[in-house]
Amino acid sequence: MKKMRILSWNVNGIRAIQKKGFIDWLLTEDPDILCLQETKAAPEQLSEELLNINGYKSYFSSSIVKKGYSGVAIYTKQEPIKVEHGFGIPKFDDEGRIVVAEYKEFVLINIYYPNGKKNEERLQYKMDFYEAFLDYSNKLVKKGKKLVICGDVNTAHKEIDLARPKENSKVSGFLPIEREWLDKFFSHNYHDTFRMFNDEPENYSWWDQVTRARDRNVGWRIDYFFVSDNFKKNVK
DNA sequence: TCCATGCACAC
DNA sequence: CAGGATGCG
DNA sequence: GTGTGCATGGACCGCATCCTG
Repeated sequence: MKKMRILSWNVNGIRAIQKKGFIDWLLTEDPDILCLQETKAAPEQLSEELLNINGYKSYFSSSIVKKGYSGVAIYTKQEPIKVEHGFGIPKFDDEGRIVVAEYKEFVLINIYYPNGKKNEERLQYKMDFYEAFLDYSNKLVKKGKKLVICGDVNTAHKEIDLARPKENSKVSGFLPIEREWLDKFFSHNYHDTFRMFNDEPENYSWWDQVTRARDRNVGWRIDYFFVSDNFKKNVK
């Protein structure tokens, strides 16, 4: 299989980053596949330039329950065999959190997992989403598919994965139940690809912008690339 | 996230 | 239609 | 009285949308 480079980015508004030079950035960075989360836009709100970037096919999934909310996208050089927009469960598909692109060599799953901070209901929704996702991915593996899963998981797994573990042990994003679900997920033979190559602390993917936490690297590692066991050997 | 505040406790 | 308020993260 | 630990509350930024005048 030829070498491919896949990137993942929670953009917090694709129209906002377009104004800050996103298209030039993508053409310079030149990945084979780019996965975006929190695009906060429906395709019909997007400009022609954003829909058709030179050399890429694009696929969007957007929320049908709330305008300007959630949303994910894939930009891909190679056209997938098939693209889907959910697990087949309306409750989880309707917020525009899922894009699945099937290629000959693997299935790419780009997900913006729910945030559980708002209230108890949303935390439960997040946990239910996790379970539905695990069901979905396990079924694909059982069918012999090789999975590459990426996105904003909204949970740090271990103490090493955030700067303030003690202070956040009762905050959604580092709750015992959320961390235990990740334990369970990995016990089904999926791998956290970053940790295949790096076991150092202070490697984060998200920082609170309210407190300018990035300046001090007070962050969390909540964005991941996972692979199923049958694809592990392909990860470089 | 960080700071201020209030409260309980130990020494 | 600019600007403030709100929802969400 | 002073130190430490824990709990609570408020300000804080950015994007997109909605409301108001």
